[in-house]
Amino acid sequence: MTSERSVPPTISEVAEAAGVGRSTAARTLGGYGYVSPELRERVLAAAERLGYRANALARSMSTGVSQTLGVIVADIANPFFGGVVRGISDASRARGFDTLVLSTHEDLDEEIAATNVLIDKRVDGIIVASAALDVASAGHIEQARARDIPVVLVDRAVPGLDLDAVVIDNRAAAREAVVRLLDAGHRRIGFVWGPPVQARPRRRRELIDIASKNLWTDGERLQGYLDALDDEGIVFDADLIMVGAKTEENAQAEVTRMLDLPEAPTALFCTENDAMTGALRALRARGLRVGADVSLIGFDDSSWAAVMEPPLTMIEQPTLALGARAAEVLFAAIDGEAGSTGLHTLVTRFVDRASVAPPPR
Amino acid sequence: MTSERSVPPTISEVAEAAGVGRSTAARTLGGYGYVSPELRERVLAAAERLGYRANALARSMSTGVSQTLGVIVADIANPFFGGVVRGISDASRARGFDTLVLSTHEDLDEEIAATNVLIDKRVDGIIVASAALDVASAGHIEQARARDIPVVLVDRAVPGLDLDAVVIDNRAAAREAVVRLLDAGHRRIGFVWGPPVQARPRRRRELIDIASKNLWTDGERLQGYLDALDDEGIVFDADLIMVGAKTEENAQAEVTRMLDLPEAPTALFCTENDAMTGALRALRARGLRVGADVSLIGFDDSSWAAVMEPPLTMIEQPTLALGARAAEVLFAAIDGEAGSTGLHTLVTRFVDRASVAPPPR
DNA sequence: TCCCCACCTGACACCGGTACCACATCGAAC
DNA sequence: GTTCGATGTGGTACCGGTGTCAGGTGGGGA
Repeated sequence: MTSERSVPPTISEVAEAAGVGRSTAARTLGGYGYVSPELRERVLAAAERLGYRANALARSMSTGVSQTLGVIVADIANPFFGGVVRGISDASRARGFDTLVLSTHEDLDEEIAATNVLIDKRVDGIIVASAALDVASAGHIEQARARDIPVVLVDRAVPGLDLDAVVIDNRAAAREAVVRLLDAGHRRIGFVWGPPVQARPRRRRELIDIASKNLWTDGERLQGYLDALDDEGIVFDADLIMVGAKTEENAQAEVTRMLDLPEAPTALFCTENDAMTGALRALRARGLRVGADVSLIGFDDSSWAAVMEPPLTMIEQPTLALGARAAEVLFAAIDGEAGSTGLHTLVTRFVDRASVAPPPR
Repeated sequence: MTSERSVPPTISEVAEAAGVGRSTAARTLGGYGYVSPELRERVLAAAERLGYRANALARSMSTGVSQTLGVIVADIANPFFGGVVRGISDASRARGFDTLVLSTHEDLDEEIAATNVLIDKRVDGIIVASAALDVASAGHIEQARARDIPVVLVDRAVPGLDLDAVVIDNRAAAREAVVRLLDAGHRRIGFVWGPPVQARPRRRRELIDIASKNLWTDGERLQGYLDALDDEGIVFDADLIMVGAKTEENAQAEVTRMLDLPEAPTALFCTENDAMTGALRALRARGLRVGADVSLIGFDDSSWAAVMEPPLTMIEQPTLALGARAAEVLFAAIDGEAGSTGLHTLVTRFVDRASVAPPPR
């Protein structure tokens, strides 16, 4: 039986209804301190009758702890981040924590604003997939640290920032994918999706420089691509690197451009889902068959990839685990377990399907 | 220049640093009441120097307003809900509100717990895609209402609950899809995904009864399927309705079962993405060609559907708009604009691609 | 010259919890 | 019979804001 009043009852009202002191009611309802069974019973009954629920805001005010984690991602509608957020959310729920999720559209200013919101709401810790490319642009993160709010990075590390980061080994995963293509006999492999630069980098140093100055995951994947090429002593060809906006449309345009090259690529490595679908559109438009004419490997497995014709060979990221692990690391920090900060690397799974074949002769 | 202290400065400290009274500092920083330009300047400077940021918790305590919206969805990792949440989140950010997102795994008990969390955190409003099937199981929602917290439903209405609900017209969309299949000449159309019952309903009444007692969207889509059949005077065949768990595996199993029927379906209507991928797996295993041998229409368009071979004909749901609209309706309620509650129906888009063809003769 | 009022400023109560501590009660021990 | 300690209860300060209101100050009008 609960009250129908619209303004929720407070501890004082419960105490009065039970005929005990405010502290006694507080101890009973708050589950701390001692209360005799008899009074406890009375308080509980009164609370039940009034429909009492503790005001979490007031509790946070006085304890200085909000039992809330803040999460900042680029785009919550992106299934990758959806999985990460779910992993975080499930793990923190298990600890009695809630999550405040903010989506920044991959915009640094929005990320800074989001960080301030989380600081203002006094979250106990922050998990962020940051759009910051280097320490210089990560001032907001250090701001949070300066206020003693533990922060862990997820998906993307920020070079130079001494923080825990839960990531996958993008470089190794990319390298493995490209090695598979090389092993199948491919020598002209396109890299689809990458640093959004307009000018095509002609020299290798230039490219590596760009990679290191861009979004961590993109840079690492490009590095992995170069690593694999190096293994085979293949010289990188700037024409096989996608440039420009990271959109499905541009991926299609860039792949089309590559296919029209005198020496067109016989395989494509797509570093994101939209890159893959863009590439597939380009292939279809040119009447090329996946696998037979052009081999494909992509990042971020999905159930769709398995039902394509042919099924696509993909690198699967452990999105849920990424989030869960980030939460664990954050909780360790919140608990004051001062482990050494650094990279926590989770393994990816190479899902071998049927979109890789030897190049057509 | 900001302070490096770990415990954030309070208004009192700013006031002291500026050599003014607490109230004066509060008025300046809180942006209310009058302060002379001179003192305002001093306060602002002191705040800047100390790195002052208002404690949103304390503010909420005293104003009774948290500037936070609560959102409850079944699974934040599901791209559909990801889109909805993003729509909500963007719309509320524009109003200066933050969103507390809770994911319930489609479990009513978790949903009740989530509602309590939101009540405890004193959110100003709640948007929920409820797993509740009827008013009887929506006690937690009425609980929130009793506490004067506005609630709006999204994606799923709850029959009998007098609340604003922002939805699409599932019944009409499903009907349109099935009509398209009928128009193409199909007479045996499978319904993939639906009420998770074990016993196959033999009689029409029985089926409708089940539909009305199940998840709103599922029931409506089934109704739309029956509507279309009725139009053509086709009698429903229980064998063409999927039963059992709503998983990709079961969808595959059920479609396989249908394909093995003496009179196998020549078309399938899939009401969710996993239903579609399950169906595609079944078709592939039987060596049947999409479009040519079996026509397909699915719910929830994605970029993958467009690059399948052949491209899949799909019903696109306006996920972002669904969320944005839900937020708008909620804000209207928060602002006290007592419009009449009811259904807010958004239009779906029928994306005609190439997975529908006349049945093989 | 005096008074009144408009204009500013700061004291303080309040939001609803937590937690420290004083105090009352009662039985046991010396 | 007094003292001591254990036990149980309630008073109260505090968290960091908001907002009301009393009171001080200075200028203008009578």
